[in-house]
Amino acid sequence: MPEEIAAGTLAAKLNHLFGVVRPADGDEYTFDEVAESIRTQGGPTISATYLWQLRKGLRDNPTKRHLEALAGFFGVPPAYFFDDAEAERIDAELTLLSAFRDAPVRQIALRARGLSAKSLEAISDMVDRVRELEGLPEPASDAER
Amino acid sequence: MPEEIAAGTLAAKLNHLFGVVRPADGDEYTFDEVAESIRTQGGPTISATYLWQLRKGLRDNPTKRHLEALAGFFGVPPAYFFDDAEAERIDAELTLLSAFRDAPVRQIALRARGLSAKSLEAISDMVDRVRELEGLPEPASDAER
DNA sequence: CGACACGGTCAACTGAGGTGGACCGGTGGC
DNA sequence: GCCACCGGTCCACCTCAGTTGACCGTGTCG
Repeated sequence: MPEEIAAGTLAAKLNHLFGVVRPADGDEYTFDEVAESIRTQGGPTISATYLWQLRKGLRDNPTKRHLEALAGFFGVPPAYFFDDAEAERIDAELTLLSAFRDAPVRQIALRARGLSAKSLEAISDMVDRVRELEGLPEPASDAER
Repeated sequence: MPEEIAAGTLAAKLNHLFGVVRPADGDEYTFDEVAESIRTQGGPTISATYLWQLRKGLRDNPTKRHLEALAGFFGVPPAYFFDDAEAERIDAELTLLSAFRDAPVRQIALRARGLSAKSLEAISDMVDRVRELEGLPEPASDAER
């Protein structure tokens, strides 16, 4: 049993890509082929050895341009190589925000920004009171972090 | 007129982020603050000087870890620095995001959701009044470049 | 069986990515 | 005025991302 490659690492992802995207004749791309192909397609130079290092996990932390090239070659978005948990967390946050598209709510949020803690508290209380008055349930808790 | 920063470059994006996501007191983050914040939040070390170089465009092509750290700090997915389409989508929501970053503000927004138009209007007015009282300027209008 | 080709592995080197620290203009307090 | 501090700019240096070139196993053609 040779080296373990921890799941979620860049090495694991690259490894998976090599296994999944293959040339017509069914066998995995060779490091030289990938390097060559990337260079001829206008990408930056990348050595076969380096590809090997990345796949084995001996090197993680490539530069932006190399990530772009790799993503381009395998046909995945560059985001593929980044941490899944964090990426998903942020995505969730962003979609949550789009739920607040609602112009009036946005208006309030934007303008509340920068107010003193005391004022914010007061406004928050007020919002809660109105909520009660209008018979709305407790909102989904902010549950975060 | 100093250096031009071509649109779509990493420098331009970083520059934009600095302008849009700001601390509570309205002024842009300083390079030291960003560097410090990233380090204390478990990120890799990143020097203030380097941040400056990236923003000015003297260096593009940072490593994966540094991209992760930057994206994490500004609250955008790492893809923001790659794909332009993605970047635009995110940009639309960035001002909102930075508002919601502030926990109390987010609290208010979350709870304001679903209130009647009338109530929202009332609250909005109230926020504006408080803003005046605290001597804050008109916030950047909702639609921003 | 040699000889050659191909592709993964390794180690040493190069240079770009990244840092530390000095310089400098602005600003606020004494 | 003068000094201390803060934040952007610059430059010399160092580390590590990325390359080079050799070694080694395997297969195949004469």
